[in-house]
Amino acid sequence: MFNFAASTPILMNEKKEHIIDTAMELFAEKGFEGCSIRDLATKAGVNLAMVNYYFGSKDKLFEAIVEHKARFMRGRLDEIAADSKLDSLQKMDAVIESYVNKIISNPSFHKLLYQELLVNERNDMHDAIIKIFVKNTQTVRGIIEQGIRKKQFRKVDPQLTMATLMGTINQVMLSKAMCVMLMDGQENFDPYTDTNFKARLVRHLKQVLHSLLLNK
Amino acid sequence: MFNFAASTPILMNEKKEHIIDTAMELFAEKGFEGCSIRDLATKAGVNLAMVNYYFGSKDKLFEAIVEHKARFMRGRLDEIAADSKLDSLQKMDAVIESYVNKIISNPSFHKLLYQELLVNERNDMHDAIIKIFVKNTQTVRGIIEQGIRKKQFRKVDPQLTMATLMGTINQVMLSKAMCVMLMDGQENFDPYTDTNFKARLVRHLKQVLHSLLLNK
DNA sequence: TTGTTTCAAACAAACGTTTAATTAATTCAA
DNA sequence: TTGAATTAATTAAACGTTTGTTTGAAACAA
Repeated sequence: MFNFAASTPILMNEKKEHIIDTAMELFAEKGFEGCSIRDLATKAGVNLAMVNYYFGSKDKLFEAIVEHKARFMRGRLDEIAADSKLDSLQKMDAVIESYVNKIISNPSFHKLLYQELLVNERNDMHDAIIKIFVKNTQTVRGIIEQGIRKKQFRKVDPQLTMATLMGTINQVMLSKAMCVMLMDGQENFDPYTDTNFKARLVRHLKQVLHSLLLNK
Repeated sequence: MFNFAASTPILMNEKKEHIIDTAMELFAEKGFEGCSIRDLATKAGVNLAMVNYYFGSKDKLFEAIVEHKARFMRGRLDEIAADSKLDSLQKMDAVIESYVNKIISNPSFHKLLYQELLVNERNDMHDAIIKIFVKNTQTVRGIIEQGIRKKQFRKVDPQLTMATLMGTINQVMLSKAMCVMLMDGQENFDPYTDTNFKARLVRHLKQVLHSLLLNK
């Protein structure tokens, strides 16, 4: 079982990274099984054999994507939880902004993770991804329980509160087409780049969590 | 483009239904592209050629699943919205219970819909599924806006409030393994049948939406 | 030289689908 | 009710593609 949370840095040439980036977007859009190595090679403008030459197999390419991209997404939540200058509510606000930023700036990677969570092939990968989510949930749970102990927060369900936070973001970010239709369906509206949308999402999440958490 | 919301009743023999049921569970677990017709035929105990004999193709089998299962999931939200005996908050509570029941009692079908939402092959199906979600969102949006007009509810973001409702449920229901780990990770805990878990989810959602919606 | 990268070609396996033959079920005049 | 005629259901085998992967030679770099 591999563990990309503790992976060591890997030197990666431009071509390898280009394949990883192209593969991530293609897998996110069409699904892992729905995209062939030939599709990928064509789209990336490299020879078919290069994928196996660099990564060994299609499965290992998937692992390489997650390993490579996950290193940009670590640590932030722990910093927030450990910051003694912030009270519990400020920490939760920071968590909200951190999450929204992370997901909005890496929509493809995020879709990829959720595809893997939804389907249950490749058990190692499935478990590894679950571990990330569980770890983040426990961090946020710690923040919420601290707030409850200090009587700043009401007694809520910490795990389901985290589910509400992540779930709300996912609901609008996992399908761009649905997001556009939900959000008044204006033409050429791109939720991933529209700054108004991002602000709207953060505002809503803060409203939800403030009203849920705060003692009147 | 097909439209299963207005489909006419179709007689279906036992064997056809058995294939549909088996396929739904297999597709939900392994993904549509991740499950071959041979896998399906073996699991369902029928000859390989029967799938194409009954449904024409693998794609049409997928459509048949959605057509067949969607007819059990219609109408309830509209009934709630139109019920003049309920005030806005009571309607929202009814929506919560209806949603939780629906998803908990059809987890495979629900996973299938979200897989299709996440990946973007088979455009007709993608659009058709989005239409279901959009329609439901508009119904709930109507309830929320009615509550706001009657000053029972605060001014909230109706679409994102719906995203919070659906997203929270999805977050715990889309991956059983993650749900188990989030929810204290007790052995042999099955979120789909555990009545305590269902009650816990409904309680949390009511707490979230009451505190968000109600004017102090 | 030596080792690395690139490529067209080929590989076997798996895929969705079709075929053609066989069996089961239904129809219907006698 | 019977029994031939017709339709429906079932099967093993094969079809042509596409799949992930490997090969071996060529091009490039050190």
